[in-house]
Amino acid sequence: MKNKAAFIEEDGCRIRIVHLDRIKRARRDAIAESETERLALTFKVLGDPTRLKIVSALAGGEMCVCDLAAYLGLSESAVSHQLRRMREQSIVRPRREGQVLYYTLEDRHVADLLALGLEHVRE
Amino acid sequence: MKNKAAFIEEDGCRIRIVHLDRIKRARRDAIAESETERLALTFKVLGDPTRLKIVSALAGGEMCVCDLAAYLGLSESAVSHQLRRMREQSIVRPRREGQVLYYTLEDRHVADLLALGLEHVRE
DNA sequence: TGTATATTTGAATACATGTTCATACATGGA
DNA sequence: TCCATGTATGAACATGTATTCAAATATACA
Repeated sequence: MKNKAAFIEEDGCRIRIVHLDRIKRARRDAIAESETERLALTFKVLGDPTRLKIVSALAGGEMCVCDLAAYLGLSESAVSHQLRRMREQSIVRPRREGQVLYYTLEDRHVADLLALGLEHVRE
Repeated sequence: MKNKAAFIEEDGCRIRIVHLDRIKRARRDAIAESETERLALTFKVLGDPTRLKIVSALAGGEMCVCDLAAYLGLSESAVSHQLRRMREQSIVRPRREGQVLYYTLEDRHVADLLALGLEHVRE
């Protein structure tokens, strides 16, 4: 069977299709748009060396903002901005003790993602 | 034991430290810089809804560029640009058959990362 | 209260990224 | 060899992101 291009009409536009069955399957198995968006935000937050270092550091136990700033060699403000983004995507969670905020990884998935990603890049 | 700030000298700069032990541990367990960079690039590539849709679609089997373009409702050029970035991070791999390039996921880690990420956002 | 410390926030800047358009490359068939 | 098709690439523009600085909270302690 040759790969001959077929065509379908959609939204009033003519679209070239090679494998209609595969497109239908992809549509059937598609992840919900809202989940895709949140998933992308999650990966985007992990897609930065500084934030990965934070995740890796917190995988060893909770640390406060100024610990992280000293470890990373960044200003506390810069670290705080990164932590906010990570909080927004439920990557980290703060715990207050007096004036100090200790951060930990939000759940085990985060450390798992780091480990799995490392396996990938080490191949 | 109180959280009293200590100080260390580093690179000629005075840095405030709260938990020196935690910083030392983080340094000891740190991931190599080059691996951190590559890991960040991997997550960055996954941190886009369009590319996640491509990963999700390819998890169901190989598809050609024009299949993906039709499925996503994007130009083949746009899809090709995304596929190049995904190739560069070993997320997908092309297989040529005549004029047609079929793309598949590079390895099982990619689908695993997608599944694990989904678990995270669904909590 | 008032002051010091730890952290957050907002605004501004420089830099990175996504999409589009036009063009180039590669393959297959006439 | 010429043309058509499928895909890739480069440049340009618009948008998004990271960092810095200055200022604002929030807590502890005198």
